[in-house]
Amino acid sequence: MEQTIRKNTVKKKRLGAQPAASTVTEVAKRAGVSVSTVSRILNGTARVSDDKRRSVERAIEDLNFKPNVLAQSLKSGQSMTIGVITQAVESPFFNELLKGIEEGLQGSGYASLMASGHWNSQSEIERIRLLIARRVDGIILLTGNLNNEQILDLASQTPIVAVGHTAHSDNAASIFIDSRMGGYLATKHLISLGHRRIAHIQGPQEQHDASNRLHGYKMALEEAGIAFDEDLLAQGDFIEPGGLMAMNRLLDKGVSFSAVFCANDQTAYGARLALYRRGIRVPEDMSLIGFDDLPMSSYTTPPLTTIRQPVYEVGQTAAKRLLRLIRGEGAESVNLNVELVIRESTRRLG
Amino acid sequence: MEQTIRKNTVKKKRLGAQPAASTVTEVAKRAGVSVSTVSRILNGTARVSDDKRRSVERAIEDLNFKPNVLAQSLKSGQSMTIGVITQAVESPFFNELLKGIEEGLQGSGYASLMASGHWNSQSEIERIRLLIARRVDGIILLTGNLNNEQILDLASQTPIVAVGHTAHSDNAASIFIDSRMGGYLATKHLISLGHRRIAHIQGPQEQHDASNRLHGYKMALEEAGIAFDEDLLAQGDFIEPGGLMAMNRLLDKGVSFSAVFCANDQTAYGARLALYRRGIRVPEDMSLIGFDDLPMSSYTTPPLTTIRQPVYEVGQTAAKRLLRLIRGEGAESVNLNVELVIRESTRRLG
DNA sequence: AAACGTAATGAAAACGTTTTCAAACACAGC
DNA sequence: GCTGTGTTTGAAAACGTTTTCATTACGTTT
Repeated sequence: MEQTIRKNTVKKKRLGAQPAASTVTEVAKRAGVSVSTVSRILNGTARVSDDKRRSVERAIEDLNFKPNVLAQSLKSGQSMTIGVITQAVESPFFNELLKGIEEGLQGSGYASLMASGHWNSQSEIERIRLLIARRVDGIILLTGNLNNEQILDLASQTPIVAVGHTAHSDNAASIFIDSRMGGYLATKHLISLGHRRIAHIQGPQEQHDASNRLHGYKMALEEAGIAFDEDLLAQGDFIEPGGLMAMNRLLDKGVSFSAVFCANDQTAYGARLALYRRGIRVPEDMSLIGFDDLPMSSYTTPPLTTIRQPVYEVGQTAAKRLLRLIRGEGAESVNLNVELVIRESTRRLG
Repeated sequence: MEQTIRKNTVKKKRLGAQPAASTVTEVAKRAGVSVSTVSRILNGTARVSDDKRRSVERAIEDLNFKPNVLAQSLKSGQSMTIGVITQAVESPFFNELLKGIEEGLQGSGYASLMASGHWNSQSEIERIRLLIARRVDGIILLTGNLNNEQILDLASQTPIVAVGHTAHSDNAASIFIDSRMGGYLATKHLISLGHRRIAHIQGPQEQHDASNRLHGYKMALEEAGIAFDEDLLAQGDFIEPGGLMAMNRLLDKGVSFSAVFCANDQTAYGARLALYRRGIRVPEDMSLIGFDDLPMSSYTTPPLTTIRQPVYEVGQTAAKRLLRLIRGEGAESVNLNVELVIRESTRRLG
């Protein structure tokens, strides 16, 4: 894999190349004023005579002085940094959230420190502790396996906005998305198209979102008077390979069904491939519906019918609320609705 | 969209909930020793008698003391943070890189600050300056539109590892991927399958990767004695919508062709949809090849033949090299090779 | 001319660490 | 009992800011 290698000369003194960063003291000296005066000019925190201002400004220019944020943070107790706990950096779902957060933080002066929890509550807590140790001013928690008690406990140390949770206190706000309703809507859509034998590929059982979607699926069946059939349930893992294998298992079982509700879009992509491999056409022979409305779902063949979560907006909202929490303005928790988007992977039976 | 809202009581004193973080001074006081002793125990930097050690450890336990990283950073001049400049958080390509970086940073004690350049050299420089102002210990630059001179200039202020560039100095290393070779391999593959009329949907012209891939395409054509035909070139934008529209334009032109080399996988996804819409089958009627080998490309219908870049490994390598650069150990620049992965979207003509 | 208010400025303390330096102490050897 | 050696320890300085407090200078009022 390696083609060409150019080797650097090893440097002994690592700071050799960098021009030593200048300090407020040097600026003061060069301008012939006290450090207090420099600071006042920097922050506009008091008036200072025009001639001093000018000479200080020149000194700043000359030395290319930039205040040391670390020192400012130490003094002020604010790091101007927030922590973000994601579960899987490589997942399109989380990235859409991150994009929203970035946008929500725009122009606030805050930067974000990223860490992955990998769907593991132990590792989540560990990462959060790490972020707190770094003195982040607040944390955005993107789903995960923590329970409300744990979240509120952590929130006693730093403000938290938790996406996909319902924890709520003075120092914690949540943004909850109604997965159960989503599962219900997805299944109901299939039923309304005349399907009666509807399979479900579920997500990891320990995740709330997964069990809520399953619950919604059952609700819709029950409402339509269709008995829940254990044989039509297959276990997925929220990513493509699981969807592929689950669909294969379903097909191999020999039970008949005409539609599948997949716990998320990535699962549906996997299931789609399994069908393609067997020459089962979508939507002619089998209807397929996902959950999330990832950007890619508009571009699958055929484009995927799915349940849309306002992912981007959620990220944005989370960031905004965290800023409010940090400013001590309190924040509301909010439940967001989910919406059916009909594309071309579902079709009337018959 | 908003369903339920619970409002927080507005807090006046924002720190109300947090137990005031304890300091090394308090620990010292409680343990009846000096702060120096506490520090020594914390860092194992000198021996201290067993009884003092025990009482200090108890005090730390009692007060739940965690050293303030900000203060440590100020003292040491190391923020234990690196900056990462990505171009688009929401892109699967960049996320694969980020995943690699996260993995490469594992256990190093470094955390990463994220910022997006949005393919805009001005905004890239601005973000980098911001990161430098925050005293990051180094920066990983993921592609982008900066030229080598600009990169080397920035590298005089902080160590930089630049992915997709060739800048190299004592304080900068690059990881370069041979896009031209990739374009060549992709086109050659199509030629070897008997295709002669091969279209290309190119990426944004100002990006090196895009023009290199185009260059490789032309090289392969020339080698095979096929004249380059301007009519078979269409402009894309590295994302799906551009691929869709470009393919439509190509088709509408009425020129005939049997294969398309797309500048990246996302472009291929878009092109695929355009073909689907017109009932043109892949690969029976049209061969399609992409570039990147995104995770999704194994799951499209049909799975996409593409040029694989070792994206994840690149991220990992970038992180590792940056750590070396930071430690002043120097670092090598490296060119990585690219590889053809044949799936089911290309087929022998005839 | 004395008294006073106001505006501009600087010295010093503070944020929470780490590290240098010197002092205190213990113990052995003479 | 004195010197020397080595180990533990604490005081204080330093990192680069911001902010409090006191001082100076100046113009105004009586």
